[in-house]
Parts: sequence; structure tokens; C-alpha cells
Amino acid sequence: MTEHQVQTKYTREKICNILRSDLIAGKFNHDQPMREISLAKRFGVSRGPIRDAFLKLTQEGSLVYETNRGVRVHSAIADEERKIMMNMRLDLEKYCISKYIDEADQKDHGELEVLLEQFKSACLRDSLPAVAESDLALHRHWVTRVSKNLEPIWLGLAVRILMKYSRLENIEESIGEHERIVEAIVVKNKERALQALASNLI
Amino acid sequence: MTEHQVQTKYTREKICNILRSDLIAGKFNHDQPMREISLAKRFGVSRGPIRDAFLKLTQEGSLVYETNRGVRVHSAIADEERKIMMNMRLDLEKYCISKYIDEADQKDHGELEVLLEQFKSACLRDSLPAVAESDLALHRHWVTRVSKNLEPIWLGLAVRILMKYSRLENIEESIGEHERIVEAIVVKNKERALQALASNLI
DNA sequence: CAAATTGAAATTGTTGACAATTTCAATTTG
DNA sequence: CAAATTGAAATTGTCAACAATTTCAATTTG
Repeated sequence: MTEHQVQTKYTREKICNILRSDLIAGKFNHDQPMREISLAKRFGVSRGPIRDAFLKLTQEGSLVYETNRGVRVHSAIADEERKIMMNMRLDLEKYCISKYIDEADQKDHGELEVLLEQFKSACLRDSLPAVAESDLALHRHWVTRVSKNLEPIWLGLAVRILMKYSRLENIEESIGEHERIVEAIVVKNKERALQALASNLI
Repeated sequence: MTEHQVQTKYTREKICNILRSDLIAGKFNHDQPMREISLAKRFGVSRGPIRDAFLKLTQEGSLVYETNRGVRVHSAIADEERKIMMNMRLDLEKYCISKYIDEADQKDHGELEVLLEQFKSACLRDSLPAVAESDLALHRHWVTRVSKNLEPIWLGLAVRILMKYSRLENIEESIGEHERIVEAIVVKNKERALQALASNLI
């Protein structure tokens, strides 16, 4: 169980990303308190970077903060709220993909293909945290490329939506949807891309 | 210029709220770096709580963070992005107000009236930070009352949208719009409330 | 003299110590 | 015996010191 290979130091960014995908993957229970000290030990850092990560995840909505009581995992969201968020996310990503198709160059397309491969590989390995992380990374690609302003809003939506439905079901379907999105983007077919996105996000 | 009255200690929450309304009010220039040390001195605390506030404001989008370079004020957003955000915010608040009308009790209505008065008072005082803060507080009321999950998403949108258009123009119009929203809510007229909201947010 | 290099000052990143608060089981009280 | 009280343990909040990094003006180099 111990790590024998050399591990680069964990920064607050890395810790935040790791905790986020763990949370999305359901590794912690809803309402479970997250303790600074135990996580500081786990990552081999002091409490400072852990607190930094907690703050970020709190703002994104996966954690809930209470004064002098620390943070706990957020409760599951209601179906109705999820629907509202899903619609907002769909609107946002439609805008981004449409613009991405206009603006992206060869290099972007290359990155896109890499991210798709990583997603497919995670699916085949059946690793829920890896699937969650690579799914996020793929969608994040076209959002970030189009607008740094929209990215944090998108992330907040995506994290909360994923937190509820993150079982390893319909993996085959999900792979197909993402393949269709990427393919349509590469051949610059907006209509097909937006349609594939909608079927992935509804 | 010095403070003579007793000032309760600044916590990261208070600092965050103060900086947010300052940012919305345009007290800092776009792309201007925010220094931890100078703000720590201003609030009479160590750098820790300032860093906490920076992280939160970064996630909300008013500040931009770069490794080893700290945070700076975000650049203004493009009109096109603002339109996307405005639509998302409108959808979100429509849902919240509609649900708020169903669920709110007498006490909620009382708070609503208080917040409206504070907004009007800030407008009459011509204080841009106070206007920005009380405008946010009013809208936040019906969002938070309906869903703790949607609140941080809403805040991210509201902060970014306000950052661009926060001059003291059309104050009379804005007062009237907010009065119409609150009045329609109190008499539980959804149609009128949503219509008033739309004219406020478009 | 333009471009590269150096180094001190400024700034951010991380840590461990201590203060303040909360929690919860053991004890006291009516 | 139920309810209130106490106090130690656990946990979060804040701080000041030090490490690592960036910045930028002064110096060197071709």
C-alpha cells in the first residue's frame, strides 16, 4: 500500500484536483466531515494547502463550510435542481463548442483527440475517478479554449451534476457520444456536434 | 483617516465580502495585482485570511490566480460572454423566484422588504459599493432561500455580470424594477414577478 | 550599444506553533 | 434517573518565520 516510486510534491492545485475527482467518484459519503489533519498526513503536507483546496471545493459546491466546524461533503442535489443546472450547462457548452469550431486550430484538435483517448482508456479500465476526471478534462478543453471567464462557472455546474450520477453505467453509450462530439468538431459540423452534445448532457 | 471606534475583528468572510463589493464597485483597476501584505495591513490580520479571501474571489471569477504570481483583478468580460451569462442567470433566478413564491412565508416577505429598503437607501446615498452589495443581497435572498446548491453558481454569474456594468446610471429605473419584483412576489403573482425580473436582468 | 547575466528586493508558498472553538463522554445536580 | 455541567480531547482559526520564486534594475559581455 505504501508508495515506493518518487512522488513529486503535492501542491494545492494537485490536491484540489485529486479530491475533486474522488468526490465526484463518490469516494466520500454525503455529509461526511473532511478533516484537515488526516488529509494533510495523506498528502504529506501541512494544513495550509489542504485548507486552500477546501476553500476552492467549497466554492465549487462539492463541500460545505461552517465556521469553526470545517467542511463536509455536500448533500446530494434534488432532481429538479439538477435539471436546471443541466440546462444551464448545456447552453454554456453549446456556445463554447460552436465558437470552438470556428476558432480551433490543428493543435487544438490534436489535444482533443488525446483527451478523448484518455477518456476511453479510463472507461475501459473501469476506474470511476479516472472516468470522472477525464470526462471533465475533455469538456473543460473546449470551454477553457473559448473563455477563461466561463470556465469556473462551467466547472461549478459540471461538478455538482456529476456528483449525483457517477455510477459506471452506460459507459459504452458515453464513449460513443463523446466520439461523435469530437468527430463532428474536427470536421467542423456544428449541427452534428451540438446534437451529440445534447444527447450526452440530457 | 484612522479608526477610532471599536472594530470587531475581520474574518475571512468579512474580508471576502468587503473586497467583493469593492471589486464590483470598480475600486480596483482591471489587471491590477492584489498584494497579500498590503491588504493584510489594511485589515489588521496576517496573510492567511487574505489568501483565503483571494481563493474564494478567484473561484467566483473576480480575481485571476497565477502560480507564484498571486492574484490580479480580472479583465472586463466581452459583451458576447456577458449575454450568455445573463441568460443563464435569468433562467436560474426565474426558477428561484417561481419556487420562492410558492414556498416563502410571512417572515421571508419581511426580510425581502428590509433588503429592498436597504437597496433604495444605498441608491439614494449614491454609494456605488453599497448599491452593488445591496443589489446582490436582495437577489441572493430568493436564490439562497430556494437552493443552497444553486447559490454559488448564481453568485459567480452575478459578480461577473456586475463587474462590467456598475456605473451609477439608471438608478431610478433600477429602483422601480426591484420594487415591482418584490411587490409581485408578495402578492404571489408569478407572471408579473418573472416579467419584472426579466426587465431588470436584460 | 544591444543582449545576456547577475543579484538584491519584493512577493508568494509552506510550515509548525499556539489560540479559540467545538465536541462528547463523564460527572454532578435537582 | 433525566437534565445540566464540566473538562479533556479533537478540531479549526490565526499568526509569524522561513523557503522558493519572481521581478527588475544594475552590470557585464559580445
